[in-house]
Amino acid sequence: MPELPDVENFRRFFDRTVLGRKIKDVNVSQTRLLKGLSPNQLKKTLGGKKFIRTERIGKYLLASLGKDEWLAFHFGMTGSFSFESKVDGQKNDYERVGFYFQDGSHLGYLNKRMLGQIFLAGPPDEFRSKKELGPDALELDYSLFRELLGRKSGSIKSMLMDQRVISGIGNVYSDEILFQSGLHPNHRVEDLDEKQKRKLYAKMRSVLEIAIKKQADPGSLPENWLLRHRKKNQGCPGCAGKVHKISVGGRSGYYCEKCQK
DNA sequence: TCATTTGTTTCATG
DNA sequence: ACATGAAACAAATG
Repeated sequence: MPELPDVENFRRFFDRTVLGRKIKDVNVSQTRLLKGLSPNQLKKTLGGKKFIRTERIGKYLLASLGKDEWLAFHFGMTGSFSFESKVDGQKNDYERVGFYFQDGSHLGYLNKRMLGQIFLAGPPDEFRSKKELGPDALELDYSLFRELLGRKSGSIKSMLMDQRVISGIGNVYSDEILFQSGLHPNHRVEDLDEKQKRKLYAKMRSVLEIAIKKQADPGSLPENWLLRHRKKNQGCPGCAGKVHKISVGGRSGYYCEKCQK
């Protein structure tokens, strides 16, 4: 499920595969994913241009076409990219939008469940304010983090997942961050003391950074992470307790009743 | 058939 | 008015 670490890896993948290649054609097989413009408008806008550089804001990937034109990608829960240096044979069944380059290479935007979005956007700063996104989870420093927490109330898990407060964290990684911080998902933000806030911030950083390094591949993540045991009644990797499941903000959260208070 | 999965949006409640 | 919480929505799976 593409959260910050996944999207950061998509960004790096995009950088090393398609940057600088001239776009020849765009094939949209699922108009639904295109927001605010038609397939023809997209083709017209991109044709003959190149993606110059990328930026990531939270779970969004922005690719610059030069000037103030950017193409924005959101991956929903099943989105990803594929790339082939030359088009041969059949394409992936779940390719919803295909970008074809002059040199014969091809980038596929895949999305099994079609909950993603592709649309044109302005520069990153404008984009951020339009979408009302909070600072990226890896961009903010501790003093800002503390300030943001100070303005909030309610369950800590909901707050971590609120993209208007901090952008980039979703259901899975919020569980992991809370597990490593020893905090119960329903722990109230207003009840956190200074020490807990510091730990939470440190764990937020380290969990996301390590996950990025491991290509956000669950199988490559440390065995002692909750993520590897994120299932009801599994044994907790930190103690003899069991993993519990609860609903927080409409999402299924997993936690260890013993380790997390 | 329907509960479950996700992030985001929308509506209701406090 | 505001913020928090709950429900709805998209699509597909088992």
